[in-house]
Amino acid sequence: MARRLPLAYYQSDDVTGIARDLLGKILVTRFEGQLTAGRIVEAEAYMGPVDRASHAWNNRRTARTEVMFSAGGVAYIYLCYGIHHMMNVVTGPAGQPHAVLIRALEPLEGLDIMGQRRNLAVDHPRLTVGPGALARAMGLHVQWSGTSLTRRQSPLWIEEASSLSPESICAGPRIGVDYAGEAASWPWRFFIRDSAWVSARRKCT
DNA sequence: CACGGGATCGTCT
DNA sequence: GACGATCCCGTGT
Repeated sequence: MARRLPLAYYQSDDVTGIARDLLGKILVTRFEGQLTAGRIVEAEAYMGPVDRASHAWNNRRTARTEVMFSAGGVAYIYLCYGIHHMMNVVTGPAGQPHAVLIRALEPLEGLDIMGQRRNLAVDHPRLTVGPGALARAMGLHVQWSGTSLTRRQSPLWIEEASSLSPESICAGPRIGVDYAGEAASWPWRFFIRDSAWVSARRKCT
């Protein structure tokens, strides 16, 4: 098993840099002894205070978004459309509510478990594609919002992996944030150009 | 492949 | 009481 990303990794100010750098890293969960893992192939940065697409826009604090204001290195998981659980990585120092939404994985381990959770065949091409889909496949649920990604006993974490070449990474506008005005066009969605496991528009911009 | 609609509920107005 | 950082299935081309 590879080394876990250290706490300092998450506490950088540079949320777009982290979103880009998380590509290729391995997201792992072990809930009730069931190990599942996938390679991050698509992620979006949400820059808290200045980003109208962010739940923490203008430093808005609510019970739900409070974990976004924690120091980086914890999960922010929320329920979307009453159905889908969205997995985010909180980044930055305490008080700075930046986060990275994990949008797609390439499944690596525990595919049988993922298939059961998704009620799909193990070799389904969309087993872990899309934020709601991957959260379900990995067993992620709002009950785990606020959980550390770095504590030794944590059931979810991210493992180190070699960096990708800049040419293999694409950037473009984020998905589903049309309500966010000017922020909707900011190119803060990052994905691996050649991955078959990317969720939406594949064109590089 | 593109589009449209239904599912479903916590959160904030 | 309205509305999502979505998904899946159906229809039509």
